[in-house]
Amino acid sequence: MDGKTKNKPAATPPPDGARPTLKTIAFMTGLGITTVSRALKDAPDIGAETKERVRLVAKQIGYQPNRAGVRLRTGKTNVISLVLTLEEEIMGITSPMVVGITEILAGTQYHLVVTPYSSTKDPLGPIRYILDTGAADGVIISRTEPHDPRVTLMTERHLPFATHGRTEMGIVHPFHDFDNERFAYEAVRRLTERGRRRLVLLEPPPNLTFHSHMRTGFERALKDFGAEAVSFHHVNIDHSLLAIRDAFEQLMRSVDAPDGIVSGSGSGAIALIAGVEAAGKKLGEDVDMVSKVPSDFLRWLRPEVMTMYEDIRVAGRELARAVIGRIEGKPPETLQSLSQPEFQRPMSTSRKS
Amino acid sequence: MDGKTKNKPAATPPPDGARPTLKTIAFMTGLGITTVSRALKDAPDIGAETKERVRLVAKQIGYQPNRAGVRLRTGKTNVISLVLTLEEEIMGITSPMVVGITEILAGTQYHLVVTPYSSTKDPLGPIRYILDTGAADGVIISRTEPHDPRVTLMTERHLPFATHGRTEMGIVHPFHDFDNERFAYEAVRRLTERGRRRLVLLEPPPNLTFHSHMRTGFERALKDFGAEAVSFHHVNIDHSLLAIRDAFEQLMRSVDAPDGIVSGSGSGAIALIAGVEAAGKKLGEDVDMVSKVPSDFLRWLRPEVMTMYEDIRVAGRELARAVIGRIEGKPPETLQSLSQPEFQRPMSTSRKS
DNA sequence: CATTGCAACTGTATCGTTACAGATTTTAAA
DNA sequence: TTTAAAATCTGTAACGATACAGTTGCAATG
Repeated sequence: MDGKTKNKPAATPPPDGARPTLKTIAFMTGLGITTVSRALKDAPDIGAETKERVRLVAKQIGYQPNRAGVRLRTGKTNVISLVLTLEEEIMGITSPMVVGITEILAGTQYHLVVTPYSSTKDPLGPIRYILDTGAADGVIISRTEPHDPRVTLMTERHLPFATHGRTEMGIVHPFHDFDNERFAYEAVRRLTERGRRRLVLLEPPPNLTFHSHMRTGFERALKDFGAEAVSFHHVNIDHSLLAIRDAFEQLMRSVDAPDGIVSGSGSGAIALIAGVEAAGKKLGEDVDMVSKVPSDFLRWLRPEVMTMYEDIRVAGRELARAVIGRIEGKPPETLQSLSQPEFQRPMSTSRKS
Repeated sequence: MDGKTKNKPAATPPPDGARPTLKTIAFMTGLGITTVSRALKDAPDIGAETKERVRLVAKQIGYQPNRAGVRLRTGKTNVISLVLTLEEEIMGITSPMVVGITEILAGTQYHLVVTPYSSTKDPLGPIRYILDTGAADGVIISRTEPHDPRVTLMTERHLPFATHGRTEMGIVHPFHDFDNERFAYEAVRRLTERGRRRLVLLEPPPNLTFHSHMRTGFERALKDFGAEAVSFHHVNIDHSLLAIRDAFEQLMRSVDAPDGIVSGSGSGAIALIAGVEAAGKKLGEDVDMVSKVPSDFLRWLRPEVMTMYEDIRVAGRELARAVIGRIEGKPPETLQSLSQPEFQRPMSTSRKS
């Protein structure tokens, strides 16, 4: 019993250059591991001074809880999963979305994990995986459908989530959406203001919720502003640019040729422009166009197109805030947001000298 | 001693609807937990038939190892971290990169975590975080510099990584790069073939490695093909499109106006085009242009620009393969790849009816 | 003085996995 | 038959954190 008295079996000296753990702090403060844990959580049964001391030491040595330990014990992963189609829009909606999300997560303990799936196969796949393995505390999905089985499943299983786009199932859940109805409505307004009367809409694929939003806005505006629709349903913004161009060229060559275009996507707009030109018509003269865009490109390269900017980065931020809010137990109806389209001023040509 | 004989204290009946663990399999097979663990790892001290049996059961009940358990015990995270600047190129290089990486990771146990940082601040920040917390098994970085402190640090600390772009420090490490020297060289060739002689280069920022690659190729080609450089160093592809346009408009108005342009980035090209037009000149007549592009847009909207496609998605795949290779201990010199630029055929105008 | 109540702190068990050091059985060698 | 050597299998401890059920000391109560 020389030096081997062990009053406190709890705390062994810290290994050395290793990463600090609760044990390290316990050793340094002379407290028990449990006490340290509770102190850092600001538990009510720990003395104020003790808490202060623990916090100080923790900060000094740069303690950061081991994620694996927490996750194993509590099931909390501190992970938000962004579920994406591998085939997501060419004109990367993904980039700014990821940036927006990480901007918000940077201030939290959450990490962003990107979980892809092949949309042609099973959209429920990644959701099931997350549910089965407890891979994330919250999920963000896009390409939302009116009756989206992913939403049903996550709701049933109480997995917090937020959707980019709305649903129509009577389930109240967090979402962020762009007001596509308003976009289409305002787009038609602009076109009719320019005297255009025969309008065409390049719409989203019919399975996505915002398809009907956009159509509704379009049709309401046609009525309100006295214009007529030119049918163009056989292609949508999910089709290849080539398919869109060819279809549109054909339309522009026909007797039914429209004089105004509303494009539901920036990349679609590019194909439409090519179609117009392939048919020998001229944008801004024979036909005007309004497009929703996720970036500035069209504005730079085709200033004659009227654009409305959809800020995907903001969407990413809103969605991140929404999932986290849901994880923290906030009621879903307080975690819904709709962003309003804003017309961009046409690119000004330089005016120097 | 009625029914309470406990020969095998190891395996308790599985909880119920809970996720299967090694314990579940142990119970079902009547084996010890250790045996099951080793059987699934194909350890040499487990009987062939036993292994088969365990594997069968595991598959049947859909066993998937608990990541937190593995991580806590072994330190293996099964995470690849993609370290990105929040300010990453507007024309999202990020999207296709993420897609490419996930394509490869989908066939593995690895998850992709996106770790952002503010490039204006500390680029080492995220690397330190990963090292300190053991947040990932491997890292992918971009915006590589000739003397990149991140590469030094990760090499010293034996953290597997791959870089998008090369370094010049004598450290052999995995990388994927686009052959920017060749790009610039071939670009100049095309321009001189069209009789252009006064060429300008919109270059990458000088701190990035591919800046010198591109310059080298540019200058070598000038000599080989007998053309001359028009100086344009005060802006680069990291500057805002507005800054580039204004600077270039000024150049185009001056007596030094070039007749050929090599653009190191697709978005830069857009600003250059605007500059040309703002100066009242015409692309394809007064001046020709070759640009590196990450997508089809320019080709669609400005077919008069000659483009070379840099496939970022492929880069993502290569980088993912490279980090994993490194994690598996493959020698770094076998994990380096360079992709060659290929001229794209100009967009064909439709030819129907 | 015994009892109770409260504040402050702590040990044990556990999450799922694997490293390690046995234990048991079978086979082969002597 | 005895013993050594394989071949298989297994329990314990540990990774770091937290839930839970205490323990301790002290002041207030009766």
